[in-house]
Amino acid sequence: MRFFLTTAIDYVNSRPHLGTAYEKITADVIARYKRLCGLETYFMMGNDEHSQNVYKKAVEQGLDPLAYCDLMEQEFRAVWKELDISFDDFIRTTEPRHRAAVSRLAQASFDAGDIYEGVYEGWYCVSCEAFKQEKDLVDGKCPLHPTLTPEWITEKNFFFRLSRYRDDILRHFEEHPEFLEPDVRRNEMLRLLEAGLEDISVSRAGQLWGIPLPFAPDNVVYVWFDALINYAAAAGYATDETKFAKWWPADLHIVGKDITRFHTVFWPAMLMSAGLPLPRQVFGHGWVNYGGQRMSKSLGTSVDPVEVARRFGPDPLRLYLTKEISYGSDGDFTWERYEERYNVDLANNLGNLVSRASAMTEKYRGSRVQGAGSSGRLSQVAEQAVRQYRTSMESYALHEAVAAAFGIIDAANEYIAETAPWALAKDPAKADRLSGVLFDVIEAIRVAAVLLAPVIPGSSAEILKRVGERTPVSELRLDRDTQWRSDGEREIIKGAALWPRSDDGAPARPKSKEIVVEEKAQSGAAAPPAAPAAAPRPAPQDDARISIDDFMKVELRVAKVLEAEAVPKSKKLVKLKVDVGSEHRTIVAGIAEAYPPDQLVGRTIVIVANLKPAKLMGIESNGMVLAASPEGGLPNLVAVDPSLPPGSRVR
RNA sequence: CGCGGGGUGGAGCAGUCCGGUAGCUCGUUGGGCUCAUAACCCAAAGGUCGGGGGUUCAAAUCCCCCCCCCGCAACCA
Repeated sequence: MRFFLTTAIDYVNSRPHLGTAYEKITADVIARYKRLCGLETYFMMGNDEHSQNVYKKAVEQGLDPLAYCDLMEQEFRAVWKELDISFDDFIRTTEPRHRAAVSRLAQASFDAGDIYEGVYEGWYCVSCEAFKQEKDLVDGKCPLHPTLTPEWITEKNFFFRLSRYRDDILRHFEEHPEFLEPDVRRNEMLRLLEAGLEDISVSRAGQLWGIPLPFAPDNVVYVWFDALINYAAAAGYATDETKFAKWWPADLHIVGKDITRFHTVFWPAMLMSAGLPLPRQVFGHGWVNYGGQRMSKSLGTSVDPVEVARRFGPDPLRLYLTKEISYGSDGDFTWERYEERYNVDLANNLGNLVSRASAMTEKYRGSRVQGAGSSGRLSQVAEQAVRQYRTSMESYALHEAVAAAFGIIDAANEYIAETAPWALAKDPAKADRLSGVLFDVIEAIRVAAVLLAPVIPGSSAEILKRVGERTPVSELRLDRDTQWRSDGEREIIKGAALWPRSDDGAPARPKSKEIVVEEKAQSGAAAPPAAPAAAPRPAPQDDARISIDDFMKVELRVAKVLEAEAVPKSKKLVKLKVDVGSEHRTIVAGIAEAYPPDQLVGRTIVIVANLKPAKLMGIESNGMVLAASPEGGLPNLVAVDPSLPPGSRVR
């Protein structure tokens, strides 16, 4: 029996964050579980390198793209190592085996008549060297280059006949309800499929960074088409037919919920076109938020997994992510909660249980304990937990599986209180009973550690060593080693606390990462200076102060609203035509919820006049309207005396 | 009617597909124990499962309507 599972390959634009790590960790838990079940397991991941962004990033840093990718590979591998990810293979899309596979699959699809030459028509901005969507144009001009007139050009381009596979894919979903998990994802995709599919472009002309189409080498395979093929490439497609025959199709693709459509619609269509079997299952996991907010570098809500792993080691993080988040749904990470779970699950429960069990065995039995032949209720608890663990794991309810394992730990703690070994130790007549109790507790720990091995591999190994289990973790087998044992002798090793409690005063968590989400400085802070005679306000914090020169860079001016109209399909935006004295200009402002357009006309407002233009909902905005925005409230326009002539400088 | 997710004791969540005593963790209160990492164990208080209607012997769970939050989508420049 074999099991082939993959994670998504990662863009190498930036280092992995906690969300990326989440995917790898949960996939690793599954991979280790499958190995524990005795399956020959092939767990692969990798990097996605043929993206224009990667190319740009490399050029920015003055690096050859490939050299840049080499560096990123080292970065990624270092992170995965730190998190104890046990991948068997790591593929890069620039590798020959991947290029060969892409070439082969593209050719096969072409031969099947599924890739055809079409024309891609659109407005082309020469300066941007890119097509612009109609909706992105401002008055028919490229917003970035308003002086140039975009050209309507038609470029030859290759398309994949995705539309042709809609019915087949729909049928596949129906015949294989397990194809996409969890159900929410499945329903979403079904709706998408019902809406119909359009052919999609799979090539880019005139680019160098990518894999040439075998039948039209001037074109490069578009990244998403390129990237998906990595799974087949790693399995040996086009380079190692024996390997491919053994491992394809993949048993499980683990991907983020945002890219399920690529994996359950596009990818199957590509495989069908090339005459290859489809992966058996795709699991679309959720996001890990940080303090309830989407992780984002710019918002300062990004978390470095290595930083987290270094706090208590990789295992507590692995446990947190699998136990505290129901697999498939979104979850949340905060340092507070992380620390709490560490203390409760690991320090107080599991760790402390190991300590008390080994301490008692040492004290009362010289660290050696004999099985008494029969078992108390713990054996039933364990047996039940193992069953639950299995079914949960098989359906990838990782959180449930881990909870089942912890059920044994709880029961063992209860059992100790119930049987009070310290009392038994005082009565020589109860020596056998004491041995039995100790042996059972140790056995409970052993079984729990086996179940937890996929989640906290390093810690499980240590625990097993302490309770006298000789089998190395890599050779453990779920069916054999979770059987309750009631006989034999066990030698216990007493060691230091596995997870010392982290008390409030203890090692501070990394400082820069408070959840504060740096109070949105820009808009609000700019408002106060509007009142000319206002007394200078004391700056609250030294480090936030700017010089007068800095402030003078901001050109605030009085403007009069000439026209105002709601931006279609927009909740918050209004398009304003304002008079700034020297000229009339268009500004888009996010104040529609507070001010209906007709109430804006004629108002005298204050704007930032020297802001770089930006495009919002396809409209170019040349400036920013000042408004005070209370936390969670509607914006309130900064007002000046209406008699002031438009264009007056505000300072 | 843009798409999607969510609303369950004070907090954070599971349970919803396959209706049947509402569960877990933290917190609170009281008690127990002393083997242990001031950890562990027991008990108690605390819930109209967002609201309304329907189906049913029975609804957190199935159906319909509504309200509120949060993502995403070209939306605070």
